[in-house]
Amino acid sequence: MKLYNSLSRSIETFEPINPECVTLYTCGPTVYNFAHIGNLRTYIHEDILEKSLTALGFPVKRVMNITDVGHLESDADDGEDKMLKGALRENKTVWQIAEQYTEAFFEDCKRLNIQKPGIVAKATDQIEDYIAFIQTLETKGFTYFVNGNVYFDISKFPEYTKLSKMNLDDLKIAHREGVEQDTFKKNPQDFVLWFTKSKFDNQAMKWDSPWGIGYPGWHIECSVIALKFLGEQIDIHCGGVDHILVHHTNEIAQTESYTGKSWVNYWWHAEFLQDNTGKMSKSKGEFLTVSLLASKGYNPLAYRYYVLNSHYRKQLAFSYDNLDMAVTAYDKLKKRCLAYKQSDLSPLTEVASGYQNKFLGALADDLNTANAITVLYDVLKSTDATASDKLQLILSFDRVLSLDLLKDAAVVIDADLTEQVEKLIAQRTEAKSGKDFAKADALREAIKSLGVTIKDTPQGTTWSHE
RNA sequence: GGCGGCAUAGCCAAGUGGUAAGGCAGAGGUCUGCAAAACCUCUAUUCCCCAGUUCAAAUCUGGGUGCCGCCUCCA
Repeated sequence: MKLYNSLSRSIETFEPINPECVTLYTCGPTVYNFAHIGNLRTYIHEDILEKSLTALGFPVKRVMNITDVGHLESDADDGEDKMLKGALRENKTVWQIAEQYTEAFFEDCKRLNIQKPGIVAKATDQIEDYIAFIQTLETKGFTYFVNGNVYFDISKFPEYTKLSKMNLDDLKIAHREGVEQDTFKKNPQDFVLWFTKSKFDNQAMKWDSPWGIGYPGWHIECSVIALKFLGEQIDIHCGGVDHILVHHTNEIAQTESYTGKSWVNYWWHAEFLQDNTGKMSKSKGEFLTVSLLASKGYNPLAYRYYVLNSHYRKQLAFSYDNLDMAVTAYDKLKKRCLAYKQSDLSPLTEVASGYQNKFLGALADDLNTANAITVLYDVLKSTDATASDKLQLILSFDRVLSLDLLKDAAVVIDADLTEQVEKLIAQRTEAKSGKDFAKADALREAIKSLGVTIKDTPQGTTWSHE
């Protein structure tokens, strides 16, 4: 298995700490709104990572956090707490908002066939652990307290830039519009571990702590949850590319200061989905959710197919034209797979294991899903693989791809429609035998308007509902 | 200003030293009253531009150009 490691900026052979149990930490969503399909792109690829590891013989223990505690800033808001903002918008409590959107997130995942991580941990369930963690850092001398907040002092951690490889002097401070510089910090990159004094007095979630009533800083949750469930050293940590410079950099600083050990062996980062305005976000352009796509008649799995046709480390452009192409390709692919559904099973031939190895090889090559899909096309086109081989290979490939390649569309057709269609087909057949083709064509149009496609075969006319 | 990424056919997209995968769209064919579906065949002398290294470059090096992302909590 080869994986790109952001830490070394190169592709490395994956060597787990314990091959019997690969530890995988994946940054989860902030649950103040629906996830858009750009967010979900990362989760689709993380799902592929987990399933590929499993397919390659590395059992995985995976943890994901749910950020359900106050986060300042957003794509384009003006510095309000995101959770609170969501709550005010919908006239609910922050707790209700968190619960509602956590549920929505996993519902979206389900529709995209993204497997739920073995361990899902809510940020607000670990408050005691954060406090203990910060106290240890405090004892070890990595923190300072000023103006009501506990800060991490990055000058105490010399390897601070080892992931981002940035020169701190060159960073622009408060570069983004609406961000103010915190003048209490010793170093511009110091970050808060515990807030008791926020610039927002209406922060809704608060807990008691040795430093006063307040709430945890953001980076703390991933460090603590990873430590708690996966131990002091882990194999892979995933997230979006945007997290390299700040979030993951800070996680490393606090975690390694806490344990005194090197923490993550492989840093894995997914690139962004772009729309015509640039990076997809919740605040500009169309807010594209799985539900929105579904309401327009798009199968969520066609989007998954679209995503898997490109590489996780490359930006991907979204457009409806591209999605339409993916839909056509996906439907055709699925139809070709379904043709083998009823095949009798017999032991795999040697040819089949060749395809199997090629498929796994593509995934082992830094998750080259586009090439993995190409192997599937090769299988379907193959003249030397048997129908039994093909069926088994499709089943096997789909355990990783998760495109429901052999699942029939569950179309509910009511009896009235059936009767109506059968009647029209009978009339058309009669018209055809009477060589009244004009009438036959008119009848076909009528049938089409019911959302039904017909097909003339030597055995008669068959039909299917869209 | 700093850092990182990307540029391959009409479109999407693999390929990172050995002579351009795959998909969508398009063309032709088999089949068909016509369609649809299915299957078969075809569709980039060339990989943003210019130099260089090499027997050999889309792939390596240097220099341009263009696009995108990040720089205090967005996947």
